[in-house]
Order: sequence, then structure tokens, then C-alpha cells
Amino acid sequence: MDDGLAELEPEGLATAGQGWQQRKSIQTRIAILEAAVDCLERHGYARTTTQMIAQTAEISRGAMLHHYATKQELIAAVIDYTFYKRMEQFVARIGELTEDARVREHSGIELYWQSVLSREFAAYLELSMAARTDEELREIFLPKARRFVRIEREKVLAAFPEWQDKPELYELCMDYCIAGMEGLLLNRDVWESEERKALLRDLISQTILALRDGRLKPPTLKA
Amino acid sequence: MDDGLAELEPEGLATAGQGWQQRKSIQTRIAILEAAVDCLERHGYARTTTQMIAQTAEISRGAMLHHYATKQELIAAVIDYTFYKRMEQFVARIGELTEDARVREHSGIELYWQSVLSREFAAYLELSMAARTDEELREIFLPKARRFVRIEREKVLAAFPEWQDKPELYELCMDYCIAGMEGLLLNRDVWESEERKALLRDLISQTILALRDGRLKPPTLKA
DNA sequence: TTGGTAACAGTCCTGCGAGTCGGTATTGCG
DNA sequence: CGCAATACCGACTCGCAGGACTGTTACCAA
Repeated sequence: MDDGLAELEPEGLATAGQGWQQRKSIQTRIAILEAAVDCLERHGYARTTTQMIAQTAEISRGAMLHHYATKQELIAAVIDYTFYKRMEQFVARIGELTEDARVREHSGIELYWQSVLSREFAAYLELSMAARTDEELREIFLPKARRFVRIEREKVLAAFPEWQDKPELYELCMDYCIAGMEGLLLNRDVWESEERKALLRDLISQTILALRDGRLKPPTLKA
Repeated sequence: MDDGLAELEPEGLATAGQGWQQRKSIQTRIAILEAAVDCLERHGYARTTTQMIAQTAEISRGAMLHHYATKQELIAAVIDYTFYKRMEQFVARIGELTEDARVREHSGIELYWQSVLSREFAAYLELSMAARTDEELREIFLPKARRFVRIEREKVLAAFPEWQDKPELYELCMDYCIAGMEGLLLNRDVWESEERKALLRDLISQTILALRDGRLKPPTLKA
């Protein structure tokens, strides 16, 4: 099921242990992380306060600070958690696809779009943006994000083995798909026509199909 | 030169007036706006304080509050200013293109990419992101942004008249180009290979060319 | 020249977020 | 049983951002 995904399980949440205290601890931590995701999605990074997270998680601020001593520590955990959870869901859903839907590919893009619409991605995007201007956060975020990119590509490649023999093209198409979906997400509220947005996703899907089948020549590096 | 662009000139900066006070006022306001752009680009929306802007503009906080009574008022002005300035530069640069470069189109995309890399867009993006979770800001930002989308499309269409007879395809390609460039921008620091990023821009350029020339069929709405 | 107004400066107040610290109750180990 | 560790709590400090307010100087029109 989640085979190689366990390797990136967020620390502090590792394998539900035996003792009562450990189980309680994990449970509380997850409640905190979920609350943090909520707050990030609703209020953004800067306006998310530890107070607010504690309230949302329905525990005291003191308890929160017990599990995550500083905001940084919490945020680092949230970064791992959001990526992990999103990937877990995405991989699971791909697994449920029929061979036809998977290869016809529209479904794959549509699933990726769904994952981009998730609360987890909303929170992740907030952190990603904040990391552009917050030096401290940046140092935590960037190495993690770069690692995530690699993992994500491995997982998706494993799910779409027909790409295995054209790695450069695969990389390009992943970049392309991700950029397109995230760009679309950014303009979600500004562009008002749902039809046009669906059309755009179709265009991206079809381009990828055309590239895969050789109907469209990929650009090559100039000398 | 800036023909129809004057209509969107930020208010408060209108036509350099006659009196000394008015000229001084405009000059100071521009200094403030430029400082705000700097701060937004460097520190993000939430961490940008009025104190910081005043310091950067090398005026007192009191003076700032004289020109822009509240932070909201300032931000509203910055939204207008950043879009205006970016469009002004973009349109001017397109005007400098040779017919060949313009129609070969790569140059058009590359110019758009340049405009997305500008400080003005960095600031605009910050505000755009903040507006997703800040209700107050959202109400100021969204209507302006939607208006900007319309204006931008008019200006670009005027610069690329060969699209004039296929309006739906033009809209799709604009969406496509913008989503792609902004998605690329988001991942700028996470994706490390400059070559791959250039390749992605090429792919987007070529897709648009292929769509324009009919070599690629655009997707159509399903019933 | 003079009164009014606009540009600018600096101080004080209020609210709030992060993190520290002392404290209580429950669990777990010897 | 008894002592350490752990989950959890709430009061307090400290710094800082927004902005209200008062004061000062420079322009300008009558």
C-alpha cells in the first residue's frame, strides 16, 4: 500500500508505539498538526498564532508548547506532515485507477489537481510562500522541499511506468504539470470562469499525452 | 506610447501638477510606494511594517501616515502602482520588438517571464497570496485584480494583433501562459536546474505557437 | 502680511504574539 | 510503594506593530 512512503513518515509520529503515554502523545501531536493546517489554510502563515492553533486543537497553549517547544519546531513538523499526507492520498488514489483511466492520463492530471486543492497543499503553499521572504523559515523549508520533489517524482514514476524509458521527457512533463496546476491555483479566485479553467487543465493533459506519444516534439536545449 | 494605459494611472499620482506642494507630494508618495515594493519583496506582506517602509523611504513615520492614513490605504495604492508600473514596462518592451521576434513569439513569452521576475510582480504576488487568507485585503485586492486581468489582455491583444480573429483561443493561451509562468515562479528556488526551467518556458512557447498556427488542436468543452 | 493649509516629525498608548516558568495530575519503572 | 518522567495547564515577561495625537515648519492665496 504505502510501501516506500514510510521512509518519509514525519518524525515524532513514528509507528504508533505500545505505551499509553506514547499513544496519547502521538494523538495530541496529530491534533495539533491538523489544527495548524486548518489555521494556515484559513489565516495564512503570518496570521497563524500558537494561541490560535492551540485553541483549534482544543488544548492549552502550555500543552502545545510541551510537544513543540517553538513555533519553528511546529512549522517544521507541519511541512513534513502536509507533504506526507498529501502524497499518501495521491498515491492511494492513483492505485485505485483503472489501467485505461491511468494511461488515458486525464485522470492522472485530474487527481493531481485534486491533491493541489487539498487543505494540506493550501497549508504547504502558505509555508512555501512565506519561506521566500523569511530567512529562518527558508532554511528549514528549502531542503525539505527539494527532497519532496525527488520523492514525489519517484512515486509518480512508479505509478506511471510507461514513462520509465524517457526520463528527461518525464522530468519536463512533471515540471510542466506542476507549474500549470500551481499557476492555475494561484489565479483560482481571480479567474472567474470555471469552464476556462477546466479547458486549461485539458490543454495541459493533452499536451502531455501528445508529448508522450511523440505527436508533439519536445523542445531541446540550444547549444 | 502609453496610450490607453493612462486610464489606470494610480490615483494620488495623477498628472504631475503645477504647484510646488503637489509635486513634492507626488514625489514623496512615489518614494513611499517604491519603499513598500522593496519591503514586500524582501520581507513579505505580513512582516512589512509601516515603520520599515518609512525607514526605507527615508521619511518619518508621521509623514507616511500623512500621505497614507492607514496601512490598508497604502496597500491599496501599492496594488495599483505595481500593476501599473509592470504593465507600462511590459508594453514598452513589446513595442521595441521587431516584427519577426514578436511573431516568432518566443520573445513575447520571454518578455512576460521577465515581467514576472520584476520586483513589482514579487510585491504583487505577495499581496495576491495574502489576499487569499486576509478577508479585509481580499476585498480590496480581488476587484482590482479582476480589472487588471481584463486590461492586461486588452493590452497584450493590441500588441499581438494576429490573435484578434480567434478570441477564445487567445484567452486560453493567455491563461496558459500566465499559469505556466507563475507556476514556474513559485518553484523557482525549489527546482534547481536552470536548463530545465528554460526548457519548460520553451515548451510553453512552442505549444502556444502550435495552437496559433493550427498545428495543435485546442481542447473543446465537453457537453 | 497674515491666516490657512499641507508636509513632515516624534511621542505615547494599546493590543497581541512568542516564549519562559512554576505548578498539577497521570503514567511507568524499579 | 515511591520516585522519575511525562502530559498538561495558566500566569507572567518582553518586544513590537498600528495608529492616535501633538507639535513644527514650509508654502500659498487673499
